[in-house]
Amino acid sequence: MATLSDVARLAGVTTATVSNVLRNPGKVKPSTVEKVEAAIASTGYRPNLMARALAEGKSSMVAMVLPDITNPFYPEFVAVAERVARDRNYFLMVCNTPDRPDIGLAYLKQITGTLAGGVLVLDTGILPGDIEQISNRRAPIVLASNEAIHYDEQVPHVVLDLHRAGEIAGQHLVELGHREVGAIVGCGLAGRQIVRLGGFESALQAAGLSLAPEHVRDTPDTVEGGRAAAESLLAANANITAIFATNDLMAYGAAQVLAERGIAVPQAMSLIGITDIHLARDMRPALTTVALHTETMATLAINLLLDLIEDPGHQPRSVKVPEPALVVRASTGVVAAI
Amino acid sequence: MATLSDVARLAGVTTATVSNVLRNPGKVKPSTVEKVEAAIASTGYRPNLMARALAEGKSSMVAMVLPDITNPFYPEFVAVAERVARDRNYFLMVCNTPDRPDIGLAYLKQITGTLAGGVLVLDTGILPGDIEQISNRRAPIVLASNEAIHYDEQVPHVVLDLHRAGEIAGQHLVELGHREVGAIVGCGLAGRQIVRLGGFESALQAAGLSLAPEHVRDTPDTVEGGRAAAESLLAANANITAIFATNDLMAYGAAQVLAERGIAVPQAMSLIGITDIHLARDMRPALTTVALHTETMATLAINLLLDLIEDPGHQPRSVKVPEPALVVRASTGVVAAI
DNA sequence: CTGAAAGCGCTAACAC
DNA sequence: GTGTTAGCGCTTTCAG
Repeated sequence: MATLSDVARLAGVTTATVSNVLRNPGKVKPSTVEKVEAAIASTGYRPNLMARALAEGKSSMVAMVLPDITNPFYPEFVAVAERVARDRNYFLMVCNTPDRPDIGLAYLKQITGTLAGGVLVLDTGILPGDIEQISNRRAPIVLASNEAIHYDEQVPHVVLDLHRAGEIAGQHLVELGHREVGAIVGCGLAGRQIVRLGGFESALQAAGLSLAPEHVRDTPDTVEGGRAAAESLLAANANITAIFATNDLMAYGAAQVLAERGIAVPQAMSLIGITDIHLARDMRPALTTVALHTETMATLAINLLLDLIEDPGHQPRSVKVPEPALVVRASTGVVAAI
Repeated sequence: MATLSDVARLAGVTTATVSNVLRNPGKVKPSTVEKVEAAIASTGYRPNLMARALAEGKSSMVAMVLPDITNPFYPEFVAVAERVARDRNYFLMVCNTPDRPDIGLAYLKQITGTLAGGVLVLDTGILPGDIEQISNRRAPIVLASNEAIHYDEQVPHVVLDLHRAGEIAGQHLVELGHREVGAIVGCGLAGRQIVRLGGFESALQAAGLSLAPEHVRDTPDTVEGGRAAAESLLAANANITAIFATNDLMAYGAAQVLAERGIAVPQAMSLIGITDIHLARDMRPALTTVALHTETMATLAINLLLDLIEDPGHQPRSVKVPEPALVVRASTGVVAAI
């Protein structure tokens, strides 16, 4: 592949000049610009981004590490993050860390500041302690959506009120008159989605209700997990009138079980999730859920990361996602008259 | 961040020695290995992968460009490609090229050989002509799943018999006794999924049937697209007994329309897709489909790319995915007696 | 306005 | 075994 000096030689100038026409046009006389551009065209020259990054001391690439790209939440996040990053002239590389936090950590150690100028870490079960050790001024790490972890203000992160999300779901069911409800709690790499459940329970308690332990199921954060949990819930509790899942994917699995058993949604059973992935809108009956504002979150997160890259002293070091919002669709209804 | 020479200074050796303990252990005396390792540990040194790539003349990163990460086929592909790449000590960066082939091409031009040692291109509507111009010996490009394009043997690619996939779907419906069927044809970046449709039609023809133009709908390759097409099909053709969609995502959309209208699947209407994404297995009724062997395809594709990177002369330059296979689930059945 | 020269962090001969 | 040296391809002062 043609290099800068190939181009320079062909144009009869030095590499410094070629570099200038590429990066500081205007500093070079139009006539030589022409010559250089001709040389570039004829050689098919493309700058070596690694060499540039080395010389400049900064990379045009940012990375994102996430636990499971087949969980639709992440692709939706990635799609917008990529667009925002591209608008700001960065490449986005996404790293999937199937199941194991140690892989995520290994990735992080290898690429932070060496391949990527910054990294956005989602839900990978990596602890702030490890993060701080790896991060450094010019290669920041931003954490997002990692609910089980308590951040201090040092580590840059995106604040998302997952407790409130659970609470909103709970309030909605309470308002519809539900008294006996089941809960499906996801357990992924990020740990048990306990904060969401906590919010949900607090809404019930505020209404003088409570969530019995036998109405709760822990399960993997997948469609299959949701299905298994719903089956177990149904088998053990004949009297529940609503099911809350800590995310939409599991709610989707639960919906299938209900459909298979001929349990009408929402007439005989209400169903509510959290997140508002595309699938929630697409499924039938469409899923009532609590929107986490994925697009906004992704935009804020990636912008924070890029701000931090471009200005290590950037303040504030954390950013807040708007409060979760109830999206009422077809899967919830008033509890049937007894 | 600590550099090689920081470590060397601290250990009282030169950078060459440090480099050796990192890459050619055994060439260095155990006692100095210890000193160096102590220095590495105390500085928290991590090699700069860009500098290494520059010096070695090759990158440990490969890229994958794809048109729509929110289409679940791609995440499923990515997940396995990433794992295989990691096993071979490469990082995988994925680039999403939302809708526009020009973005895909721009990505490709920028990263091929400069950030990524090789690129896997899926369905992005980029033409082999452009590819050849960009590719070069040390940074190969592998094309996969780009059905509308005719490859010559020069450009490395993955061969997938999409015509056969359509044919298998058609044969299945024919065998079940369907005579009047509708077809939903996806139109994404890769162009109209015409090859699949062609296979489907040839199966009908072999049975003495034909697919009337008014039974065919072109639509975007999404859930929403599938839904719109199904509605249109149903509105215009009261007598069809089966619907074929050129991929599962659209079949999923069609299934929702059928459910909403109370059209029983498969009793009143059979439904078949192509690909076998997870959703096909997860939806209810579970979708009969023609498996494209995504995992195998991804494995073959990424391995071909890495082989080509490690040996530019590697033969063969293309690789064949096993024939598509019918997966019978719950969405197809014998045509109802009249 | 353009050239010369140093250096980003690392690897890889090749000496010693 | 370990050090010396020369680059990888680019950017960036600083002279001219």
